[in-house]
Amino acid sequence: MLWLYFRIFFLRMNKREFKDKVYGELAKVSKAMSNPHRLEIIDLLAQGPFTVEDIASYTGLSVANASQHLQTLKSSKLVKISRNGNYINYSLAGENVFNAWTALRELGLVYNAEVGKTVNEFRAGFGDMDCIDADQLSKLVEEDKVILLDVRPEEEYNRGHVHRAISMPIEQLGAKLKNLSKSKTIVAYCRGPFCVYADDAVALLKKHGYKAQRMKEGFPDWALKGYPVDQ
Amino acid sequence: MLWLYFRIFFLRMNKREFKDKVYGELAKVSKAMSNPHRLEIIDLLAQGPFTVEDIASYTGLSVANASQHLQTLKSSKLVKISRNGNYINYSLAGENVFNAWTALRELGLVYNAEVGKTVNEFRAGFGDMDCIDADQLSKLVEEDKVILLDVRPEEEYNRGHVHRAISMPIEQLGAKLKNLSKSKTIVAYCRGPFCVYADDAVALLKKHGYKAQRMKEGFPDWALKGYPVDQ
DNA sequence: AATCTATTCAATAATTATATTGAATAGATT
DNA sequence: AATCTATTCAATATAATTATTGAATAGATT
Repeated sequence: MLWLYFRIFFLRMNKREFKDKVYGELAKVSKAMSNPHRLEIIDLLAQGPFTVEDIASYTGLSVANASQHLQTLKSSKLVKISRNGNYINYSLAGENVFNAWTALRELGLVYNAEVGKTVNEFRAGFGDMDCIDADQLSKLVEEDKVILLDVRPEEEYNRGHVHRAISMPIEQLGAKLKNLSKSKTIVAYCRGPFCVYADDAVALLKKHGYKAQRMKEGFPDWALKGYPVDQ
Repeated sequence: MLWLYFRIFFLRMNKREFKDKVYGELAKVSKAMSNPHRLEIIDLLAQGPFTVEDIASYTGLSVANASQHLQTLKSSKLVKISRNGNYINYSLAGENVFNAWTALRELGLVYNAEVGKTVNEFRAGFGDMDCIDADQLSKLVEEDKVILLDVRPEEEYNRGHVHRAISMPIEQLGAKLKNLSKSKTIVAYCRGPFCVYADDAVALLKKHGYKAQRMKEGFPDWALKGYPVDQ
């Protein structure tokens, strides 16, 4: 025991100790992300701050369980909190968290056959679901060739949205449908590639005779790529 | 049980099932990375293929244990194998693996105080260790203002190295030192920010009166950034 | 065909992660 | 000051991860 303190205080760190420490700390960060529910929470928080209650309800977790997962994320510095009245708002600790999540997501989509297969199967359940990626869409937006719908809750739209997009929360789309012109293709986007709001929107639009597509990615991906954002 | 099969085969996947599956698969990928030894292995394999034996010896693991970790990485499609005589060579499954590792590394370095602190403390043990990052270095290389030393094993240099760099494996540096001019600053680089070859090189060079720095990142980071590469 | 050897497997014990439950807490609101 | 409530904590049982050991295997080499 004394010897340990001696090493720590008086000897310089040796190479193996250094590597064990560094890779060990990074593994802790990775471990904090290595849970389905926590990944879903990170993906949600990419939209902005949410309360524990909202997070629990969106992810289908009990409040206590959501809270515990949030504690795990917080102690790894992946999320931060701010209080608002009785509520505590959780949000991502910074841009690097979303970057790491995106890198993991792409890794899964490219090398893990299950992920791609699951997404395709799910989309197939909606009939022929046309997707357009952010890069292609950015050109169409520039040329004003599409109507863009942000089908996330209005609060998220207000925090920032794709240039020229209209706020059309999915639960209002049915009622407001008649105001939409059929002259242009409609592109809906939402929180991310695993968010189903845009799928629901496209299905509804197609049912009413519109030409509709969804953006493959979500708003945070669009913003990260540096494409024009309003608000 | 029968009901389960019914759901799987005849009903389309519901939203919760879809999300559970997607985030679950991605969490598996993340879990495969969430171990200190496996992160070190990924970091090593970013240089190219290595045998189980070499990986075990470099990381200080038993062969059986290294093999098990490699199986974990392989079954998550993070690494692939190719046979060479009696040996099996492991290498990264593709560029996205390195991207994800880099994103995690940056995440740790920025938000986890322990990681940065450990690196700084370790470097401090070498005296005043000057670091230069790839972006700054790229300009100096372009203007031919530095002597660049690749202090990794020669085999790795041969697979690809920074434009204009000289191969100078760390264990040969002492003997070949006298051939190096003192007219320019010497910059050493190695496998990555947690590799100590470049630190050893800089320490040795400074001891002999050279002006020396290490590149903060490693060769794979240089290449990923699109800076000039030879071979 | 027999041998050799790098790698993998299987079994084990010890450690760590997880969801659930119900109680505790902190800090607004009244 | 008392009450209220969103959030956290603590305890628990179950499940998953890990390093070690020694045996098994696959596929080169002889």
